[in-house]
Amino acid sequence: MEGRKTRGRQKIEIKKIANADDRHVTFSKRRSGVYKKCNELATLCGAEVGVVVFSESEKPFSYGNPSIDSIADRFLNLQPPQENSDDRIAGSLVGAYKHARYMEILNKHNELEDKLRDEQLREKVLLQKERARASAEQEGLGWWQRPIKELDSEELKQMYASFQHLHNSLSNHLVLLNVATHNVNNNNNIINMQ
Amino acid sequence: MEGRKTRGRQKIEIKKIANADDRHVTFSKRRSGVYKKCNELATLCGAEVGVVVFSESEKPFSYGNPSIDSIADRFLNLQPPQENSDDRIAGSLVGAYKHARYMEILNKHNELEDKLRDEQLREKVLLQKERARASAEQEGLGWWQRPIKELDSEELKQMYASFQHLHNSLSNHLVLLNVATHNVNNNNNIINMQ
DNA sequence: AACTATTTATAAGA
DNA sequence: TTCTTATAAATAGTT
Repeated sequence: MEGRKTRGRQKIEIKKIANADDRHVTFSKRRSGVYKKCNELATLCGAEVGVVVFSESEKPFSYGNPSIDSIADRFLNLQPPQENSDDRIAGSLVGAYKHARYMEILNKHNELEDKLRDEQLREKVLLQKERARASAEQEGLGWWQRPIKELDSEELKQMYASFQHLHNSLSNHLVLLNVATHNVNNNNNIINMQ
Repeated sequence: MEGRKTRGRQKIEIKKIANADDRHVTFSKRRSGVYKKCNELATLCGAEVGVVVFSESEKPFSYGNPSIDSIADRFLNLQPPQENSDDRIAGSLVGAYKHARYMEILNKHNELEDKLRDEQLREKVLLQKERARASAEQEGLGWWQRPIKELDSEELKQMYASFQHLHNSLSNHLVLLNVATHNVNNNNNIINMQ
C-alpha cells in the first residue's frame, strides 16, 4: 500500500540535542525509561537503587527503591567502602560531606566537650581545695575556707536552664523529624512510568 | 541449516530471579545498562545524573555525570525543593541526610549534656558542703573577696557564651531541617505501574 | 566474555 | 503530554 506511517525509531548521535523542545521531550521519556530500568534492576536482583537527576533548569528529580530516603540514609552512613573496579566508590560522598558540613558541626561539639573538660577540671580543683581546707582546718584558716557563693550556683543554674531549653527545643524538632522520616521510609513508592 | 543457535532474548517476569548465579549476572548486565542510559540522558539532555546501587551483599556502586561527587554536593546543598508532579522530591534526601546527621549530633549532645549535668550535681554537692561548713564558721571575709570567685565567674561566662554559640549554630541547622521536613510532608509521592 | 534471537525502548510523527 | 509505528538497542539464555 502506501508508504510506512513513520520512519520508526531513528538512530541518533549521543550528543546534546540541539532543539530545546525535542530535548525536553527526550528528557522526559528517557528519565522515565531510566526509572523503569532501575525498578527492574531492584526487583530482579534484590538490590536497592536510587537515582537523582537535575534537569537543565536545575530541577531535581529522583527515584528510589525501596525509597530515596532509605537509599540516601545508607549512602550517607556508609562505612569506608572497599575497592571497586570501574565504579566510583559511593562512599566518597561521605568523605566529601563530612569534610564539608559535618566537621563544622562536629567542631562545635568538640568545643562543648572542651568545656566539659573544664568543668571536670574545676571540680577536681574544688575537691582538692576541700581536701586542703580539711587538713588546714586543724590549724585554722585560708581563703579557701570561705564559702563558695550563691552566685556561682546561680550561674550554674542558669546555664543548666539554658541547656534544658536547648534540649527541649531540639527534642521538639526531633519529634517532627521522626514522624516525617518514618512516613517517608515506610512508603514504598515505586516507579512512575507514565 | 540447523536450528537457531539460541532462543534469543526471552521474556521474563519482573520479580526476583530465583537462581543466585543468574541473578548476579543480570545484576551486572543491567547495572551497566542503567549507567549507559544515564550517560545518554545526561549527554542528550544536558542533565546531571547520579545513581547509587546497593547489591544484595550491600556493596555500593555508583555512577555520576559529571561525577557522583558533584551530584552529591548539589544534592546535599539543595535549596528547599519545589513541588513536582510524579517524581519524589529529590530534596527529601536532604531531609533524610540532615536527619541522619542531626540524630548523630543530637545523641552526642545528649551524652554530653548528661555528663555535664552529672558534673554540675557533683559540683553542687561540693558547694553545699562548703557552704555548710562556711555557715558553721565564724564570720570572715565575703566570698567575692576570694580570688577563686573571679576565675570561676569568668570561666562560667565563657562556658555560657559557648553554649549560646552552640545553640545558635544548632538553631540554624534546625531552620534548614524544618524546611526539608515541611517539603517531605507536603510531597505526595506517586506511584503506579510497571 | 561472546553470540543472537527476541523483547523492549524510543525517535519521529500526529 | 499522549499514542502510534518502524527501527534501534538491550538483553536472556546459551556457548
